[in-house]
Amino acid sequence: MNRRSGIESRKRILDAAMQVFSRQGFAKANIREIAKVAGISVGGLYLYFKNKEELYLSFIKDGMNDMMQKTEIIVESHQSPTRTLYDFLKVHIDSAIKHRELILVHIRELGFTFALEHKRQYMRNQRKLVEKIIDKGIRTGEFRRCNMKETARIIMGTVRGVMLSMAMDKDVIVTARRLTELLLNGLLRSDKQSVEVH
Amino acid sequence: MNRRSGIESRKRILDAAMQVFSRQGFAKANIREIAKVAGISVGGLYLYFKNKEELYLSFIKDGMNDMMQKTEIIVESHQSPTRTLYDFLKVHIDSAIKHRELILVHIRELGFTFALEHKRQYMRNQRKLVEKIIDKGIRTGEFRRCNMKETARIIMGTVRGVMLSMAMDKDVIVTARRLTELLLNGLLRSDKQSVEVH
Amino acid sequence: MNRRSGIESRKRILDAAMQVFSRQGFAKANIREIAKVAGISVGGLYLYFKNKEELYLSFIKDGMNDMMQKTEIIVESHQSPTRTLYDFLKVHIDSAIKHRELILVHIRELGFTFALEHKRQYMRNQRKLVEKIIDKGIRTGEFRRCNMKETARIIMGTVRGVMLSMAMDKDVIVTARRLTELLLNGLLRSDKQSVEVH
Amino acid sequence: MNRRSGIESRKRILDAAMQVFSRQGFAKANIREIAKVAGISVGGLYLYFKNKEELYLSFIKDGMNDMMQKTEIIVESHQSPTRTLYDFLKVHIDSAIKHRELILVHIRELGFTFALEHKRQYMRNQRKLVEKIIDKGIRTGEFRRCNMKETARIIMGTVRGVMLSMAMDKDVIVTARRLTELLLNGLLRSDKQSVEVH
DNA sequence: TATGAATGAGGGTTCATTCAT
DNA sequence: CATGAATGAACCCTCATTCAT
Repeated sequence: MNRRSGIESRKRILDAAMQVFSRQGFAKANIREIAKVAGISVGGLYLYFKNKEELYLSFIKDGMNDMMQKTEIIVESHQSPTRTLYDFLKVHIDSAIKHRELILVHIRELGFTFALEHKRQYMRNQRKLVEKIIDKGIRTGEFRRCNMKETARIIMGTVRGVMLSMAMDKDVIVTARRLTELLLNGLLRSDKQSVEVH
Repeated sequence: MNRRSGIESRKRILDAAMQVFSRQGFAKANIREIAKVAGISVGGLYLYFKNKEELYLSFIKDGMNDMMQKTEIIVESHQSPTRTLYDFLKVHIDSAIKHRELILVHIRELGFTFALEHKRQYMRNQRKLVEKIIDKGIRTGEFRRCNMKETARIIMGTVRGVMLSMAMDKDVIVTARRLTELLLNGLLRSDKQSVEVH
Repeated sequence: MNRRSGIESRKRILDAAMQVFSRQGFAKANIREIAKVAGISVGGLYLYFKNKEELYLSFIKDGMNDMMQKTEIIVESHQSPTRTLYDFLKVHIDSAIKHRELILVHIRELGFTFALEHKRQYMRNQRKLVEKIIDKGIRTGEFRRCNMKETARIIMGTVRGVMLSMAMDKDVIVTARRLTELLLNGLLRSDKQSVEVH
Repeated sequence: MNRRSGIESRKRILDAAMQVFSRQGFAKANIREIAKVAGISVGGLYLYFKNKEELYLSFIKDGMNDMMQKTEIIVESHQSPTRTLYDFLKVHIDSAIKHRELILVHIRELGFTFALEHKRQYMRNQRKLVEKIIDKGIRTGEFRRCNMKETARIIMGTVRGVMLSMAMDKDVIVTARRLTELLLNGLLRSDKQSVEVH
């Protein structure tokens, strides 16, 4: 009954969807419930999103685009590789805290066929950003030489795993600082380093 | 009416379940399909598992127990902390390659209420094993001092994230060696290390 | 998508339910059939009743409440005990003729766990009404002295049994008049009465 | 495994069936459970009864035949009509106490298509016996004149209703004596009798 | 724009019955 | 005679989607 602008309704639906999807996962999430949480009728919801999939994709993409933008700005900024890495990690950690629910949805619906390629593309792009950071670090002499591609993969894996742990368990908090320090310094005492595993 | 031993039928069902659950997730997975893949009738499946949840839990728990056993043996072996860490990481990496599907299910259904506590317990236990490794490393003087708890969390996050990346995308392969090296040596050149992030 | 008012749909479903439940009993009755008879879809039915049990209870309770109301009015009216008894019996006989199906359901599902207490309560209340009638009859001197409680039980048993016979077999018709006469006068010739069974 | 005579197995199954059918009704009763209670395998049960219906009918018929025999003997005995009526009622009351469960099954499955005709026939036969009693009573001058057919119906209704009440609620006990007295003497004081309802 | 009653395919689960052993 | 694993139709119920209002 309440007349609202289309934009506002859309936003309310997306918010509701995030809430419900993250609590229940895609398959168990219920359009009726999303509509109720959004304070709109079922039919009304379908005016804004043509189906459940589209609704799901909408905010998944929103989240990924937002993150892409933020991280690109960081990597393109002209700061030391060390600092850039820290900022890169921090933006992820912060997002894990702020958007716990979104993270959970992302991960729960990994195999979601129609979003899978989107997500892989996103991961590939993020990895490339990390490679850029490492590349610069090596070129400026700050970082040791290493297999850039694989290292970037490991770092992205770490980011994803840490975000996941934090999203899963509210009590788990990892600071960007500590994460950066581990990735920069490693576990070994410096006088013992460069020992290769045999 | 195909006669098979009970044990064999059970195993076939578990295999089928893993396949289907990992492809579709718990909610979307379909008992009829699992039965068909297992080459058994729907009713036959219910002879071995009293419902979908139990079927799901059966192999989730199996996987976790198996991993717990393997990792405990590694940590209890009397090897250098460095070597122990490598072995610990390797057993996870290997499992990610060998049991891609299982990993996917594990992670996709993180929020699964009735298995949640089991999974948290499992993660806690694994983290404790990592703490043990770090503790020993610090005491033997091989590792630098650090916040054991948080470092263990980060390492477990890394493990989880890397496994996830590998499970999601067949082309992503991270070697245990490279992973260990990064965690031990860090990114920085040794003469630049111990720089704290400010 | 046939548009009907909610009230009408509800009523149609209740009618259909009565028909099907009385023909098949609760357990064998089939929701799909009820829906079809009601001229509504299965899902539509569940818009009005949250499950089979609730649907069943709905009209069972309706019927009992209706009868309670009618009989209470009769017993509270200030008529002679003889007349009151007649009216009380008549309302039951009439209902057995008018609502054969309902009676059948009532009686067939006697042991129905979740309605059992309701039904017992109903029977207890009806019995109390009969006791009231007898009590008044004895006090006014119209009725002979007797064990009120047990006599009330027998009368209620008679009512139930007669209703049941009529519901089961259309050809069986018992008039309220004859029933009352038997209960008032007994079988014996009056000059032979008060013979106790030894 | 236990070798038993076929007769004994049959009996055990019938006993188990009575137990389970009376607790659950025909539709909800479970062949597996009946077999378990009988201490026989599912397949074994099917050696004795070709299906669920036949098993159900078997003991229903047994019960009815038994009752027919007993009541016929009573009616054919050369006792006073009053005494015969008392004996007739008593055998029913006793059976209601002894075979509560059987009574419940009888009634719950009233509409059971393939047993319905059997049951009607049984009721008709019982009614005829009552008519015989009344007829003799009138001829000997003990009973007042009345519509024999309808009175017999009412009496059978009473019997059924009282049995039903007792089967439903263990605490309800009606004695054959009181029941007979009411049916013989009625409620009215003898000096007020033969008042017709107008 | 907005509503919410209605649809119906499809899901998890049960269970009478069969039959190889 | 006896077993019990296996079958598969049929059950209750859910929910994404539609559409008359």
